[in-house]
Amino acid sequence: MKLSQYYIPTLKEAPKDADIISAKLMLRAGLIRKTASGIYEWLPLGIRILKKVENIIREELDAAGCCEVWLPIVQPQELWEKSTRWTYYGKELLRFKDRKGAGFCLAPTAEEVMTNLVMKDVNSYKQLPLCLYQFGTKFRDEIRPRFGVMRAREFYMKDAYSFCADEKSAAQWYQRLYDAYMRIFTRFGFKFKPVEADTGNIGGNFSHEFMVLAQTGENEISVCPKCGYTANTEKTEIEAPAPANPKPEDLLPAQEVSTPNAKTIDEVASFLKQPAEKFIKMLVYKADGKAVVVLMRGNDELNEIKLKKLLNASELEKAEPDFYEQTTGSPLGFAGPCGLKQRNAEIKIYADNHIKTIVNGIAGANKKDTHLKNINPGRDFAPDQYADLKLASKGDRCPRCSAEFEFMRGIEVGHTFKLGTKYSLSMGANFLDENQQSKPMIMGCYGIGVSRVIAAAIEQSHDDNGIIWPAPLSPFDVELIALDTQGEVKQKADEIYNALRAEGITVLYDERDERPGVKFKDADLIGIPHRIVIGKKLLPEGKLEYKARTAQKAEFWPIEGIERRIKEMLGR
RNA sequence: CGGGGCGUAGCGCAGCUGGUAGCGCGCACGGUUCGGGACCGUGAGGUCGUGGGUUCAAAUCCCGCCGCCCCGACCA
Repeated sequence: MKLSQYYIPTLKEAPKDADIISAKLMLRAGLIRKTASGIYEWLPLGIRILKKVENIIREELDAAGCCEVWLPIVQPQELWEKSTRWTYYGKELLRFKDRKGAGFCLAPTAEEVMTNLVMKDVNSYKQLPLCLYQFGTKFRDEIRPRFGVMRAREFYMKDAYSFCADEKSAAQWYQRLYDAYMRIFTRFGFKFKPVEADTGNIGGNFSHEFMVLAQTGENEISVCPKCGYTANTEKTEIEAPAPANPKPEDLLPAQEVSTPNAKTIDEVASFLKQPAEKFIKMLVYKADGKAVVVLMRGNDELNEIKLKKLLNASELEKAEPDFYEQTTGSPLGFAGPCGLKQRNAEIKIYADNHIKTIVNGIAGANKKDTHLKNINPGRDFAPDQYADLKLASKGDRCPRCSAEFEFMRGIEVGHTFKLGTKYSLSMGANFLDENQQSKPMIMGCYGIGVSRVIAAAIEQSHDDNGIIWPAPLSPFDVELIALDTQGEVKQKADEIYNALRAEGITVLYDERDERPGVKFKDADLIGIPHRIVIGKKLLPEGKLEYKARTAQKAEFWPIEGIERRIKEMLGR
């Protein structure tokens, strides 16, 4: 491709709303432009990379036995009501009406439509298993889009769905897609880790996220260095700590202390000069409309996902001040577990396992400006249930082998789910087995954020001058720069351009009437891994300059046979 | 949705103690240059986000709205 005829508007400066390095570089290198918050235009160079990513995914999925389809992005309300997600998906689902007043949404994912498609044509176990996938635009009306295409509202995704007749086959297909994902992300040249994850809005009972390791990742990952258990920190299980087990004579009598205007743990802790881990923090939640009280150690954070799971609640939200005061009978900031059951017999109290480590702790006294000290679990209050409710953090240990967790950050580029029969039951996707029994199909679903893959690749591979594409994702194999726009240099460069292309090598040929510096800067910014320069310094010797994007210095290569040498280097 | 910040040329920004707009980059033309974002000259390009108010006069002061960004809440 001749650069003078191509559309790659590069920028010297990134727009100020670009918030992370990949977004800045994608804008500057002319891959994308921003249309609106979380919505982007993709330019020719961006599309080329998108296609590279798409093709690698397609090759691996086809090899794994999946079939490509193409589903609508505008989806009828009716189908979403069948699966009940019209009610439960929330505000991220962009809904609208057509001219006749019929309800539709923009697809944030496609379980409903895909299940509906398959159930129309599949009636027999003989037609299963089946795994269909598509590439397509998804829309999720995110509260706060950010990080360029990383968390966009409109994005490009590959989504695959497996349909099986029994658990064994479903597990095999899950593994098959998992393996395909491992190959795909390896081919992208990523440093990544599959981690156990929460199933969120999609549902189901088991899932893995594929995380590209990067400082700027939105997700925290917990890794057990000993047994290899790896999970998204928001779902990481942790070992219960040893309970304190104090002698009876160590337990001091409970005592009220005045703590004027000190509401938060930090305020009370510094007022009483006591460490935060001696405090019993009381949180009030509304689980499907019912009040629930959670006790956490003062310095620990509640993992709401764990709570939601423990309660088997479909909706969980933190109580508003009014509801909090009504439930606890205490002013905001001074509620504590002591006597709570006497005041509100209905209320269920859940406590994190770490509460058991507290001896002579401090809790709210349910009176304004007052706390209680020397509070002990068992003696002064009794939770209905102890459980693992803490968000994993430094110092926590692996539940499998007791080793201390390590933490790192990652970008979620893929997610696999074992859905079970969640959608087949609600939508009625049944088949007849060999015993004439009607059974629900067992499903799995598997996503890869194609546009996010590109941002992740850049986060993982760039330098001060620009992007450094992993070869498999590079928009072109080679960048060729002619330093003159006419004469021998230009003529030779044209010849090399044609020779390379004749060998099936894709070339971005910079023959613009620009100064050398401009071409070099743009080449570094765009980040094609191999660069060839033809100039009048080396031409008389029959040589050209070769430089790998990652190399410090250039090499001088003979022009003769350059196309074969490049081809060899590319491993073709 | 809560807290904070910002909307002035394609991009980055100045002007904001009121007097109808400027800088750098980019763009066009001419010339000199030509191996790491050249230089000189000449130009084109702006209803100063938007609606209202105050005033002889508003980019500038006041109010509403919209948009964008950050922190939080939320989230595949």
